[in-house]
Amino acid sequence: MGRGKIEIKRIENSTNRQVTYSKRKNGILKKAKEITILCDAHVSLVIFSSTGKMNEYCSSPLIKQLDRYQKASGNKLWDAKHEYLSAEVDRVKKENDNMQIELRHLKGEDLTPLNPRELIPIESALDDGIVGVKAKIKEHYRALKKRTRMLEEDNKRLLTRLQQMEIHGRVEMDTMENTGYNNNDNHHQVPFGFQVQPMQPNLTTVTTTTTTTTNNNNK
Amino acid sequence: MGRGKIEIKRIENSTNRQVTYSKRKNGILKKAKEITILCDAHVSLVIFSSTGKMNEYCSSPLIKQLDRYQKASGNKLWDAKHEYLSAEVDRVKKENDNMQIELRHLKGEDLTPLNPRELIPIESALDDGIVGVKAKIKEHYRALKKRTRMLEEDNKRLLTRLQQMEIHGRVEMDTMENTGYNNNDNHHQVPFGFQVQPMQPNLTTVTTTTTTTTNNNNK
DNA sequence: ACCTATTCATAAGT
DNA sequence: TACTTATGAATAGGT
Repeated sequence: MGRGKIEIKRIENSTNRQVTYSKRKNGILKKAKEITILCDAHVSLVIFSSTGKMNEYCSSPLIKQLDRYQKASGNKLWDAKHEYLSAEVDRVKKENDNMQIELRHLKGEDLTPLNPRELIPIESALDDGIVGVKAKIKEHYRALKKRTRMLEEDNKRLLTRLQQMEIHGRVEMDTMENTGYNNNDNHHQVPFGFQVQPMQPNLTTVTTTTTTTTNNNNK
Repeated sequence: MGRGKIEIKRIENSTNRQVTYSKRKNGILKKAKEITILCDAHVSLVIFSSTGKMNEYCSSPLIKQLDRYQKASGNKLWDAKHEYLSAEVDRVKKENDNMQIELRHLKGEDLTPLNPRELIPIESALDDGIVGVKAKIKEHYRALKKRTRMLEEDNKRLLTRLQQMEIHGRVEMDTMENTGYNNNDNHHQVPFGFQVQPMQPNLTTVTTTTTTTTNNNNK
């Protein structure tokens, strides 16, 4: 129904799927409401979109309906729920344990029971890992270095401008009252001096990092 | 839709109501199935006729759906016992996720969002890990090498003893009937030859493994 | 159950 | 997202 027949299979276009979902969801909800009125049936309907958004229609409280469901179907939702959760806990815990072990191995712990056949893939994983991490660190370092260079140039430019301004300022100051700027060393008492200072700690940090990295590389 | 419009209100004629129920119920079930396929949604639908007959459609196990329902709606359908289990599942799943992330990082994946402050400890962990793993591999290698040396010496000793025995054997055989041993090359037709032979494949295996290890070491 | 006239839902386009 | 409309689907009422 619509400007053409569609095949009942997953709609690949995600926008389209979303629109269709919205329309059909409304359609179903409407029908559900209608049947409860027309035929005085009881309906409980819960729909989740693929994005996890929920819509529901319950002609009467859901728990009541589930109670009826249990009686009608013979399914014991209560126990089943319990079992499902227990199984879920076990499953996830087991996953947890496996990851725990893998993590330990990657960190060089608990290696004694492993034979060489098992150690090799761990070594490879570590090698890959360290390649990735070192590359990323270098990337960061280069970015910082570049930024530092740019800032240094900026600072140099600012300083020159300030010096020029100071010269003009002196000239003006000569005709004005003394404003407190009474020195010859114009480098260290520049108003914008704080723009130069903060770079130093950053630079030292970077240098330290680099040293560590290179040491490890040659290990 | 039909031979005339109907008002949405309870159908008084019971036969009619029954028929309409049956038709519309099928319609809704069909639509529910379609929307799950078309839009990959999740639907749970339970319908009771006025006579108490139940029909249901669940795109996935009802329990699972109800679980999602609870989380999405905030309604508490079950008692504390189950809440505890739910919490447990969530807790362990969260732990799982964290480990998953850590593992990925150690394997050099998903590093982009990390800043250097976060990368450094990962690098250290990897360095520690690789130290441990390489040490363990070397240990295995040394053990194997030692064992190989010992076996080689054993073999040498065995061979010498066998040669001596062959000489004695010849002497005895000279006085006996010909038993089929009629050659000069006493190395390759020794009765206990199988004790010497099996060592070869083991030794080659060892060598191969070792080569791989050393290659990795120098990466 | 089946058959249609009819209404309804909705796919595609705007 | 909402509106429009041509078209296919659902179904009311009859057999």
